[in-house]
Amino acid sequence: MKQNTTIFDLSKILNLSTSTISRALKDHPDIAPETKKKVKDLAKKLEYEPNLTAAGLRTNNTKELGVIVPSLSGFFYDSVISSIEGEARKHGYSLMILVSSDDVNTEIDNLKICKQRHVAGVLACISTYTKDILPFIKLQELDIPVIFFDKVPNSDMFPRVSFNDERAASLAAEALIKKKKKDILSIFGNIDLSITQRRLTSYSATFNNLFFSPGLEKNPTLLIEHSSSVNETTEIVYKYFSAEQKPDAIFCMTDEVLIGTMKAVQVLKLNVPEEVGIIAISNGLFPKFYHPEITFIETSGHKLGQLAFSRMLNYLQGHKENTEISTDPVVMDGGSL
Amino acid sequence: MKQNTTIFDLSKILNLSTSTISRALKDHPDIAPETKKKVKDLAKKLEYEPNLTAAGLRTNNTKELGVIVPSLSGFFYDSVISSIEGEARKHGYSLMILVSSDDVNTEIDNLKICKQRHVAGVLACISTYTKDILPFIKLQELDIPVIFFDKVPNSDMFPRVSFNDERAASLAAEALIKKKKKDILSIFGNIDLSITQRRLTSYSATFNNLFFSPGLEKNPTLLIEHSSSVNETTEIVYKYFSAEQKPDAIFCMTDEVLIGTMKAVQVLKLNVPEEVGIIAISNGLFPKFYHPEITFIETSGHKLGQLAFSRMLNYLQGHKENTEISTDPVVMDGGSL
DNA sequence: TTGAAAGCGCTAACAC
DNA sequence: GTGTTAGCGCTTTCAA
Repeated sequence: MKQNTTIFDLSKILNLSTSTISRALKDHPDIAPETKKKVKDLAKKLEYEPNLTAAGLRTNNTKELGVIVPSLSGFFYDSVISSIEGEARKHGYSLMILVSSDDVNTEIDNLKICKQRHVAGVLACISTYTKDILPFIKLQELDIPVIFFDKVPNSDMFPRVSFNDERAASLAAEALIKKKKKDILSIFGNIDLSITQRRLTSYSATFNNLFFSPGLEKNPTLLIEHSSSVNETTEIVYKYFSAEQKPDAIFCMTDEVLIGTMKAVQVLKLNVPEEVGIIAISNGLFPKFYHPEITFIETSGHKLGQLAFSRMLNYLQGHKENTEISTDPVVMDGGSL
Repeated sequence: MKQNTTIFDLSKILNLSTSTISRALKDHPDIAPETKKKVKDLAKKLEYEPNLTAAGLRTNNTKELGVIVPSLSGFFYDSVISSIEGEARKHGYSLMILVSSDDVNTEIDNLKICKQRHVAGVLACISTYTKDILPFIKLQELDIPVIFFDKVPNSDMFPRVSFNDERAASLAAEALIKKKKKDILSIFGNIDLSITQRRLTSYSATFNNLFFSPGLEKNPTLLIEHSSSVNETTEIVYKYFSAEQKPDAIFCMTDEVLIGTMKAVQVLKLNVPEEVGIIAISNGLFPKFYHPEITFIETSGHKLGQLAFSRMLNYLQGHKENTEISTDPVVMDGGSL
């Protein structure tokens, strides 16, 4: 086995001290230009690469970020991570990915791993069941900053980056009203999740506020349902479309709901948007897989990731601001409404 | 800022040497049971966690694996990584994720990062354009084992884990023949990719071999097409179904092709499987999103990840075998053929 | 402009 | 069964 070249190897060959080598490689102003050149040339020749483990131990800066997500599969976190990775790379940070499987204990284990590895910071999306954020606070106390993204706890001790769920739901409601939809099957996710509650509240409120608009002849009827799986959603749609009075639009709170809805739409051979209008809140991947493409309110994982990393960078540079910032969603017209 | 507890802190409090502490925490047989208990209790009380950076430097075992993928988004690598992460976690390894963006230079950068961080091993899926594997060989020479998965180079210097593409394509062909399909629109991916060539060759060969089977009255006609995007696929399907003689089955070489196909199927309002049978090679997520669910040949990212990690573990334990192992695909019946 | 020396936290060979 | 000591590769203070 070939040995890794170290700073010590370079120092011996050039008859210089290790400190000079170290400084030369880092373009320290004290070092003579010729020395720098000599050192760098040899380093390149011997394919020297710094040992970041050693540097990390010495400087207590591992240049590594822990990223904790409830899951990887599922067309959302992959896009967030992808975006964080790209930004992190530009700034010399690497990403350690830790999956919590939406489990509180695994989440705590993951924080332990972050502590053991002395990561420079943690970007975390909490599990559905996380109530106690003390483990995160403890990490913060050890000078490991934590930035929350997507699912964030209700605490002003951390920077948080999330979607403006209220605005997303409200935009969907406005779009439905504008299209004069009258019987709107509105399928939300699990009612126990705070995201569902926020979206539902805002969605309903928007309809209520616009009920009395002079332009509307008849008030829309909202048929509110909740679904926790693709197949459950399909069944719900079947039920409403076997009734006398069929809905003229369907609102899908998530991608999962959208998929279940479209499965039913295909079986029932409904014409979109003529017979039924469809609108969803989505990361944007799935809406492109149907024809016509689905009109959706974009909650972009890519943007969220960028924002999360930029806040991390600010924090690491001493600019600590424990606020929650929400990205504003945009309506993407696909022709399905 | 609170300080991290170290082995030194524990040693001072208990009036023991750091080596005793270290050994006690590791359940070294030399240490007296009472001592162990004392040490462990205090460690727990002070929330001691070992500094893996320091340990890694000392032992030259970082317990961290580099995972290099061409991309994260796209319903495949997420499942592989998810599976590797789960296995790695069980064995005390963490994952550093490096995205190559299917770019050769970024891939080389990623290998450099792996070297700098002294990862214990690298699991890599090469980019579409990777021809030169010298950078991987150099890493291997530094005693950092490399395991290739999915897209693997043609070299017997490394352990490789891949899908049995020939078998997958052959299984699809057999299924089509068994259903007595006569005009089969067969949509493959980019012909420049070796995966396409392997699948196409095997697919065609299977038909040729079975052409002369006594049970077949009429030889099937294969309409071979290539597509590089969802929309291109949709156009191809439109074209064939606007002709006089319409295909009675469609074979989709990838998930992307399947999505494009199903978009067209929806617009044309084709009855599946009555008017047209569908079969795909897929990771298994998308087939579930249609009704009827799509019959597919499963090339499971989950299985691939498990196998890749287990080979890494073997390698790290000294069991070095530079063979290519292919996972055998399975037919998953969805009712679409 | 360069060098000497200490030390980050841990492990392990060797000594007792 | 426990302690002493050296050292992994790097950075950084202090001295020259």
